[in-house]
Amino acid sequence: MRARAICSDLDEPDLAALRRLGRRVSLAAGQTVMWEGDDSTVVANVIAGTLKLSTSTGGGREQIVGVIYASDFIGRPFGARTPHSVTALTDAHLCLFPRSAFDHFARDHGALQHRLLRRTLDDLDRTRGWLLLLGRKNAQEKMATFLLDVSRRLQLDRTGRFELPLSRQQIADILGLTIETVSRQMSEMKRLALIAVEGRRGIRILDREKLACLAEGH
Amino acid sequence: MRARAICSDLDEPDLAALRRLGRRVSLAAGQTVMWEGDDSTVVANVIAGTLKLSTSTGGGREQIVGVIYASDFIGRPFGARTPHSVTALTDAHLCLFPRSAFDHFARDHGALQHRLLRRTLDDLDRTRGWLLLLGRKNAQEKMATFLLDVSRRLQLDRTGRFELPLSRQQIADILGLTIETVSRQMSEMKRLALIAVEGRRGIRILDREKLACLAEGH
DNA sequence: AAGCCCATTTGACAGAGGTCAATGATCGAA
DNA sequence: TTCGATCATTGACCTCTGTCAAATGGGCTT
Repeated sequence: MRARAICSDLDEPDLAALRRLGRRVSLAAGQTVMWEGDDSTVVANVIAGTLKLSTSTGGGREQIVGVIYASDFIGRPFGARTPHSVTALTDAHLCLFPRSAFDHFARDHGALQHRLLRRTLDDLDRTRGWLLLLGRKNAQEKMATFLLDVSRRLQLDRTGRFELPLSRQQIADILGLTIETVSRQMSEMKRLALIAVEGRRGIRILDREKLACLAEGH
Repeated sequence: MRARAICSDLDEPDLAALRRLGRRVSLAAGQTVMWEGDDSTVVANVIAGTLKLSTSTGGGREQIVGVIYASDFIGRPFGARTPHSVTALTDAHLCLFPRSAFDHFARDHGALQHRLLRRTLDDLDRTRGWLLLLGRKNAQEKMATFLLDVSRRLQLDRTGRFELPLSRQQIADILGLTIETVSRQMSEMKRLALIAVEGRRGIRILDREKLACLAEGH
């Protein structure tokens, strides 16, 4: 699991030094760690749990701009402001670093900085892919894309079922839709036997092929 | 102008070494430098001109995922695939590097890598901000946000006028709208005396205050 | 097992923005 | 200067998704 983390290339002494900078923090689902616009004072590694990154318009409309899984990195190194809020979707554990200490450490450790760069480049690619979804896909395409994306990121249990880490409203906030539209799309896909819905959060993908077609708009 | 470029922190010998890796390339408006999905074989610094980054759905709908100005960086270092197409919007000059040579150079030069990291973090923040625009803003808010954004990025002439580097269709492809909606929104803003439109590309912002209000949805 | 709360689903309707088509402006080439 | 081609604007209409309201049901407490 540490293999994905940014500290995975550090040797043992450096790793120990980094650990001394950080402290473990537990979060309950719903707790917000950082607020959009605040000073950027801390960064963190996610040990366990799922979190969301979000921004809002003046009028209170929210858009989720990223979903963070275990071994991901959060916060804004080398910057004065936190560009978006970070909120736990499930209970979570973080390894929290003061930003300035982390920044210094990173400057002195090329391997860490390199990891961070690669991760940031990947995030940027993924986020730009999301622009296509928000700007040019319709509700059905969005929903299909989302379900495939989540099923790829989460480990399924042996029966192919997985738990959405998000409520319908949060899915809507990711896809730029309303909760009603999300619900209608899920019902429609259930009706078409593309997915099975088990309880509020359980999903089983029945026809990955067709779902992928819908995601591309065919 | 070099102050914004990623090589701005290199000392003279390193800079000379980097320059030896690259070659100058001229582009005509409309030329595409890299295609979405292709192998990532080159990266480049933009010396002059404006370019777009874009992706498309299977069905041919296009979304512009970034606009690149002079002194920006293009291409995908440390990655096998080009995640989006890069096309010149105006005539442009690049300093083109083979990706593998650039990657090696960057690994050996912490200062360059640091610059690249900072730039990528900024890009990521900007792109995530754009998600809010695409997911949660209406056509009027999108258009107002866009005009303010461009006027901030481009130097205005003494009369406060600036040239859009983009056609109406391209603006639509940035904002996730159709060309007709973009046109209607511009006409409406002209009617409200928020902007003056001079020729196809000329814009003068008459009431920045109110435009900023519209951008926020008030 | 019953009951409650709240997330979710479903329905009816409205409006923003897309689509299609026609008209009008701008710019480069002849 | 004129022409033609392309880009942009405008209008009419329609569809998708948002809005508002009501019904349903999952999952928790008692």
